[in-house]
Amino acid sequence: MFVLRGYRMNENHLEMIELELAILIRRATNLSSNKKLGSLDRSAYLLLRRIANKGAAGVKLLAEEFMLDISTISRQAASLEQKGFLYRIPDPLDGRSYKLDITELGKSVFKEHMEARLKRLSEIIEEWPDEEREVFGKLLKKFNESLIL
Amino acid sequence: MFVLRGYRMNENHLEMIELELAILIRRATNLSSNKKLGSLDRSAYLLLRRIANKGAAGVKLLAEEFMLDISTISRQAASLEQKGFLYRIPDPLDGRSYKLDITELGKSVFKEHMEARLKRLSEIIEEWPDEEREVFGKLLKKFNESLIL
DNA sequence: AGTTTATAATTGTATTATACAACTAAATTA
DNA sequence: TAATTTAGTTGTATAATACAATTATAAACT
Repeated sequence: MFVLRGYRMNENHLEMIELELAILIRRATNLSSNKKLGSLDRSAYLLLRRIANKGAAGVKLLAEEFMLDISTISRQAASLEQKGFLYRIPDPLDGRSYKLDITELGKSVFKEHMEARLKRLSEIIEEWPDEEREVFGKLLKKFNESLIL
Repeated sequence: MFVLRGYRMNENHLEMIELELAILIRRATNLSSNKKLGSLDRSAYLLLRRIANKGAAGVKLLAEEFMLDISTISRQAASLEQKGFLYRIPDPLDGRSYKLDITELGKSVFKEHMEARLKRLSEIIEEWPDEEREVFGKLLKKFNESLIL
């Protein structure tokens, strides 16, 4: 048992989670950052998804949300803009500022990419009972929400 | 619904898993690869753990297990050797070959690092009911095992 | 109003993890 | 014994990132 803050936590489960997270993350970084399904690398995909789902945003906000440096987002956005997947909307009240929104081309490339990802994922978990998929999704979400702190 | 190979899969759960995995992976790569708790970066930690848990191994085997290029492991190992965390055991039957094993110093650094990781993780999930932790660990494991294919 | 300070974004530079290719030395095979 | 294969290293290139310097604009303060 691993005693912490008065809680007794089953050390096996703790270590299991730690190990499996590490494995997952190693694999995922080595797969998805290199093997770009289609034309999108992981950062590009995440950026497009953010904008497709939650609407136009400036690089500063995006950098905060992604916990990346502004310069990093600036370059990623420039690359996606250059490819015609994003376009700039100047801020009429602030000449320094603009928002990035997704183009129709961006939407279609994003959609295709997402479908490929979902298909791959659904193949991985297709044998799982539906309840397990549901619980897995919810626990991942809960874990991520706890991580925010 | 997302129909695939004759299965009807609840699209919400599929998309939830996809989204939460992406978030988790983005955060994890940006946190753990940079913020090295103590003196170990993520690759070094994983390498030490592999050897601490499963014993000495050569770079070729390690590269296969980690799905990395041999040259990458060779450099990571050289760095850990230089720091005194790993040492070489020459293969008496093959002059080209050797195995990497962990030193006492390596063990102690690894142990300290792992404890810090476990502590951080246990803080994240300390409020979770024990059953959820158990299920989360098992589903992560199952997911990783499915990924092997 | 004019000067200073703060802000949004870009660009320059360095670092790091990685892959691939070229290479070295040793073992195996023909 | 020569040719080939294998284990590992080293050279080189790439990509994602952070940090620092810079530019242009806006806001705040005399």
